[in-house]
Order: sequence, then structure tokens, then C-alpha cells
Amino acid sequence: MSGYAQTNVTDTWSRNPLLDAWYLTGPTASGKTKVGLLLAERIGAEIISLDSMALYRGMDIGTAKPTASDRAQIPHHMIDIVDPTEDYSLSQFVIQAHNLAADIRHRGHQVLFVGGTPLYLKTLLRGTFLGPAADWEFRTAVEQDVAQYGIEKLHERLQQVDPLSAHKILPGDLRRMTRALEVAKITGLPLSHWQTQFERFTPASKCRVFALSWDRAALHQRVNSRVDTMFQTGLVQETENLLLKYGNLGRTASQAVGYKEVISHLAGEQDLPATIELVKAHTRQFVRRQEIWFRSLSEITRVPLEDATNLGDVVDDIVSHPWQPSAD
RNA sequence: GGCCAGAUAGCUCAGUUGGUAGAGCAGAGGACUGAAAAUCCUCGUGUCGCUGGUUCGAUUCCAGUUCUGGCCA
Repeated sequence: MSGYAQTNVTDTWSRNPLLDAWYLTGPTASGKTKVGLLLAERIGAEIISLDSMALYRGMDIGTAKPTASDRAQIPHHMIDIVDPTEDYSLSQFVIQAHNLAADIRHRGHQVLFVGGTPLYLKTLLRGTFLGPAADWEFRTAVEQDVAQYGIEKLHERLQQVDPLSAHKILPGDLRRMTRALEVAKITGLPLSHWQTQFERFTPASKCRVFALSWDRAALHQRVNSRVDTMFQTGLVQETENLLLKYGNLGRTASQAVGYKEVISHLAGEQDLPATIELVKAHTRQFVRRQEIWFRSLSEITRVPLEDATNLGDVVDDIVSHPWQPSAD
């Protein structure tokens, strides 16, 4: 098992930060797509989507994908690249994004990441430990153990295998405990030995990472009306079509806010008005978690917004932001 | 018009054999490294509809009153 540890760890299992690109992020419904297009035009960039759900083909309305005309205007990447039945992962994203960024630079263009998946953003900014692929047999076995012996036993097991991770991961967090055990089993070394990338961070002045920021109450209003529009423009129909075409959606795609609730509505679990309210609530909760991530990232420069009429000024602010690339 | 049941946290409701009250949801803060739109942790004071009465003390008992359902005329 320790053979894994000896093979080219740096090349195979880690990715360095990608700090010479531009990044535009912000919570759901903050206006990233529009500002992104204007910014891309201004700086001569191609856009790489930074969104864990826009990856899936056919999930258009619920993910508020850029339109066909948006995509004709500026080249977009990492949209519609997998079927919604497929599993995707952070690591696949990071590897593809690095390769794409290199291609775009070879074409002489700037790279602009646009999207609101904070973990993907953090991973590009700080690098990552890619690690071994998910072992679903192992994960299922762990799940069964937990059902039989309780989650406390799992925490004790992790305590033995990887005390540092056991200390870091909250004892109810089945997913993270399982991953830590999985990595330890496959690599022969504890996860905490590998995961050191997130501790190195860059100040905002040395990178170009911008987060659109709204007053929370105003953003909630935008979320509510965006969700209403999604249902008016056929989210239920789109979901029905996906189910018809693919049967069930995959592990990740079926968890997407909007689709998850419509799927349960189609199964008769709640009526349409209740479904719409659920989607709104879950979107607001997602917004909150996004904001918590953004607050924790030193790399981010906040771009306050009060209405959607001055987007040109917003782009001016972003472009005039002083930038001192670091020597290393 | 008569009878019955409700009125308690932003919402749905529990509860107090009379000593001013608590769940779920919503909301807020935090964690997060191959599922991340996921997963996990923490946070609960509100004229207990209004006005009187009984009582040391009423959100709880009594009377009246307003509103909301339901039933009967």
C-alpha cells in the first residue's frame, strides 16, 4: 500500500494554485453571468464555468445556465460536459480546468472563471490534494457499519487511523469521516498527512478574485423572483423530460436545488406551491453557505452591488483593481 | 341569529393539574481538500387575541368581547 506514497506524489496527487486567471464569483442570483460577459469582453477572456451543476447536460433552467447567445458572444467552457446520470468530482474539475486554462493562454486569451461553487474556487486558488478516487464499495460498507454499530464507533475507528482528522472532522460528519478512512486505507497514510494545501493562501492584492455582494434581504428578493421565473419558464417540464430520457438522475445531479424538489413533487410528495416554496428556501440556504465561504477566503475582493442597472461601472471597478502578481 | 372549536415565536403547532412557555419549519453564525446546489455543528423572550373578574400571583380558571373555521337556523 505504501507504494502509492512513493510514486510522484506532487505530479499525480496535487495541483498548484492557478493565480494568473481572473475570477468572478458571488452567491446565486447575484448577477455573475451578466457581469462576466461584460468583463470577458473588456479583458479579452474566454470563460470557464465554475459551477458544479452547469456541468450537466439538459439541466438548463434550474442552473440558470448562460444562454446560447451568451455562449455565441464569448466562448464558454465546462458547461454541458457530462450526462446527469454520471458522477463527477472535484478532482476531475480541477484537472480539466487547469488544462483548459493552459489552452486558452496558448490562444493568447485571458482566462476568466465565472461561477458560485466555493469549493471549486478555493481549490483553484490554493491547490489541492487530489487523492485516490472514490471507492463506492468501501463507502457502502462503511454506511452499513454505521447502521449496525452507530456513528460513534466510526469516529473511534478514525481516531485510531488518523487522530488529526478525527480531531478536525465533526463526529456526526459521515461523509468526511468516510473519506478520511478511505484515503488512509488506499494510500497507507492518513488523510491529514496529505491535506496541507489549504493552509497556504494569497492576499487579495496579489490575485484577481471578485465576489459580487448584495444586501442579504435584497438578494433574497432576487432569489425569490428568479425561482418564480424558473417555474414559469418550465422547470417542471424540463425535469420531466430529463427523467423520461435518463430514468433517474445521478448521485450529484439529483441533489441540485430545484431538480431535487421537483423530482419529489413529481413523485407526489408535495403540491406545486409547496414545491416552489421549498426551492426558494433551499436556494436561500445555499446563498448563506456560499457567503460563509466567501468570507473565509482572503483572496476575495468584494464588489458591492445595490441594483442591476450599473453593471458597466461594476466592470470598471473590477478592471481598475490594482494587481501585484507574486514573484513565485 | 344560535351552537361548537380555535386564537401561543416570521409560519405550523405543542404545553403550562394557576408560579410569565418549547418543538418542527423559516432565519442567523460556523465547519468544509475526488458526492460540495452535498454533508455536518451551534443559536429560541414571544404584549401566550383584547377587556375585566377571582387569586398573593392568570397565558392557564370565570365573564364579556373581537377575529377565524365548522355546524344549525
